[in-house]
Amino acid sequence: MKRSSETTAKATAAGSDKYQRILDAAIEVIAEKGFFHSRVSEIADRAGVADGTIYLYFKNKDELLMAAIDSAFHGFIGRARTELSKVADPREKLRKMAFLHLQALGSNRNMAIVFQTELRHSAKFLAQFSHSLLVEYFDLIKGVLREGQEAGVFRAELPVKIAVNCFFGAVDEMVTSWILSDRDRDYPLSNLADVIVDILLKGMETSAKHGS
Amino acid sequence: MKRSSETTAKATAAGSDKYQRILDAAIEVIAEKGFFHSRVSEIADRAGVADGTIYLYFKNKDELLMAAIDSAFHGFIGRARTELSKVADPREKLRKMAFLHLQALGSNRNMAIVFQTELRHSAKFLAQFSHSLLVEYFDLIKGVLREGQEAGVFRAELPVKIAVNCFFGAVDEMVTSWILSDRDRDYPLSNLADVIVDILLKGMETSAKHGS
Amino acid sequence: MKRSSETTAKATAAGSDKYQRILDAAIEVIAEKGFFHSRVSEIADRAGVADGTIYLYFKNKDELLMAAIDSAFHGFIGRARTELSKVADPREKLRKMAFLHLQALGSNRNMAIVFQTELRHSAKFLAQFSHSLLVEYFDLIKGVLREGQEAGVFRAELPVKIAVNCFFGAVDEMVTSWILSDRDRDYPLSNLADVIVDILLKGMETSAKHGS
Amino acid sequence: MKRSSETTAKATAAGSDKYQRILDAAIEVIAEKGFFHSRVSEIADRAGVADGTIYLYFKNKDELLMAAIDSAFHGFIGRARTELSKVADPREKLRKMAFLHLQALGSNRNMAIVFQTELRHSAKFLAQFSHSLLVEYFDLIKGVLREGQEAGVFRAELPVKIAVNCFFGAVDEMVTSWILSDRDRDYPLSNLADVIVDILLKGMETSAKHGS
DNA sequence: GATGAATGAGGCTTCATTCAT
DNA sequence: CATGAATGAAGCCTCATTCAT
Repeated sequence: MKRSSETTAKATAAGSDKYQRILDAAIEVIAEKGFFHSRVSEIADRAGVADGTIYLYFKNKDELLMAAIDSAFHGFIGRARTELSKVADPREKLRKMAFLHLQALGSNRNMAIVFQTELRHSAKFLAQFSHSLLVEYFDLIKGVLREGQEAGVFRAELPVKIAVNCFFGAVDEMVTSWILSDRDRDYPLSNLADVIVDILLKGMETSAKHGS
Repeated sequence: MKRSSETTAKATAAGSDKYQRILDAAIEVIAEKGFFHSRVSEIADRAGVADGTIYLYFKNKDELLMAAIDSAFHGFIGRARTELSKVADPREKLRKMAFLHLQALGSNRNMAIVFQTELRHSAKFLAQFSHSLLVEYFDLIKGVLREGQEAGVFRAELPVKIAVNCFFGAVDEMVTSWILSDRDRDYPLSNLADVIVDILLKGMETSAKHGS
Repeated sequence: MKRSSETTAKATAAGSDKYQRILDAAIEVIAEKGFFHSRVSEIADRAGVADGTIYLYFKNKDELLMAAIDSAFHGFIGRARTELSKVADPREKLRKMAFLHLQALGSNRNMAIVFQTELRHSAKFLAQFSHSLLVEYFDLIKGVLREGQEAGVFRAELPVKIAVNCFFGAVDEMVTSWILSDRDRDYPLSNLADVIVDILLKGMETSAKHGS
Repeated sequence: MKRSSETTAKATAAGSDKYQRILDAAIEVIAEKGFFHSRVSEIADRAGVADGTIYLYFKNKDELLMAAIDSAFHGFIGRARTELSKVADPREKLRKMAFLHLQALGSNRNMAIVFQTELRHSAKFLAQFSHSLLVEYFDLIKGVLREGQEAGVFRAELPVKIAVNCFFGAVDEMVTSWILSDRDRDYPLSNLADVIVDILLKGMETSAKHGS
């Protein structure tokens, strides 16, 4: 692994959990200080390794952040896919997805902070992430919406691409609101899933207005 | 905000629009490079002033960013309030707000980049902004929703706070998507206002499902 | 000069001799420690400026060394040209050149060390210097030799290019020997000029051997 | 020279020519990158051993360079002594020595680069080498010159020490010129031996000038 | 002997900020 | 008010060396 440029280092190698420890420490420090104010030396400290060791596993500070996010995100997408496949009704799938999203970040405040802030710290960075990972999320939802349209439970004229943005934006914004509230919320973030999905499914208008 | 006797008579005075020039230059550079990669010297260059001059108007780099965002945001909120007051129907107000939001950022890509990325730099920064400015936006929308509920056009059981987040999140996400698309979109971002608001008002489900 | 990449900074600018002070300090430190063991911070210390100031005048450590050598060498070549033009006899010109070369370095041990060691510290570096500066030296001598051949005082069949190398190599080696002798030589290095030139002019063989 | 088992009985022992392999790799890498830019890990790579193994054979990086140069130089001096003893005429001995010198380095560009550049890294390093090894070379030539004076073929008044420097300097400079020429010379470097020695023996002046 | 993952000291360089002019 | 040369703290990263296996 030495001098190798891969970031994909096998964490399972020779009794070493350093890779994962560094990743965790990175998330922790970045959540606390923000990426640019995070010091490599502090991440190393918390991971219990020497500064230089970081560079045996990651090319540089930037790649370390990317790796931390990638790792967390892939785990989430994988779990999401599995869970969604267990549900039949497209509406329930949306509900499930919102729940998983809120639960994933709601149960790990540090990770949530990183996702809601550092991930967007520069247009270039955001674009990079967006292209490589977020599309997976969006495609997943797009699939659900199309499925729902075919099943006749979602309006046929719904512009799928934009609807996906609404869904993601709404859920995402809840997370942002949540991390900004200093007091520990007394209710789990994931409880909001139903509320949000209800709004998105039924709309804000009174039913009376429909069919007009 | 310092020295802002804006609307000031002395704006015409002996060549001193430096404050605004610095603000504009800051937005420009920050949009291009990201806040942390922006150099005070470059902002000074583009504003056509000396490095040191910046510090006559702003306490430090951080406050410069804050001021730039504040200035732009206040302008927006002011215009929004005025425009909304001209509309009676709460639904039309939402439509208008979405339009103004999308138009404001859609017509100034640099500003959009700063809002979608730099604003969310770090949890601390975001919180600071959120408390001081974003609440004005949220309160505005909250007012519209309550008004709509009273008028009977919005569902009475709608949880206003969460609905506001959905609205903001959806619109916000459209802007993010837009700045991430490299190709210059051939349609104005603001055109999407109607589509988004329709989704939020009527929901994604087929009308048939309502009334159950 | 700020942020400019020129290394040719005008030393005479606004009451500042910093450029020259840095150059001198660089030669001093490099002579003592060798280029790679020289620390920018120590050069700054001795020049009486802040570390960062070095970078207002030089792009980086490498360019600082280059500039120091360039500066010293150009001074030498200029003086050499002037002096040589005052002498008519090509043989005396060679003698003069050897004298100037030995005197220049013999009177500045630090500079001598830099020229004999650091200048050659990597093939790439040496090549760079060789192409841009040493050719001036070589061309000067070549001119003298050709002049001497035309005047009939140097052998016509003498391969000029190689002879120039012999001349330079011989003088150069004397300097190297000199800096390697720890004890301060009790005679000036420049005294050797005559001896070296005599050997090169008359050869090592006994005269009797000539004409064979 | 690689894998030369000469004089070592234990070279045949269980696959352990590592010492020489490391030495060869060191010369190779140092010639390419220069000593300070050479990485111990790269030398280990090319030698096909682990980084740590280097330290079983050499105390540190510096000693590795020293050993590499020593090894090569001793081989050269040994061969030179043998060859010179086969020649009777002191003039022919000089010619032979120049030839051997030029041939040794001319046939191994990497070695030449190391000798012409890295050897002169720092005054301290050069002095160290000079004292321990170069004196052997110089003494060899000194012997030849004295022999020639006794035989009456070299001028009796020739200052031997300085003449030796001229000889070495001239030959040495030819090598330097050669490694700096990027184009592969179309003639062997060793061909120049005669030319150089002719200049040193007969001098640059026209014969007519002698005997005056 | 051999390995190579881990170490951690320390250098070069950047750049926000100051202050004498 | 304005300047911009100078400052100097501080971080990322490299890489020679060690040592447990």
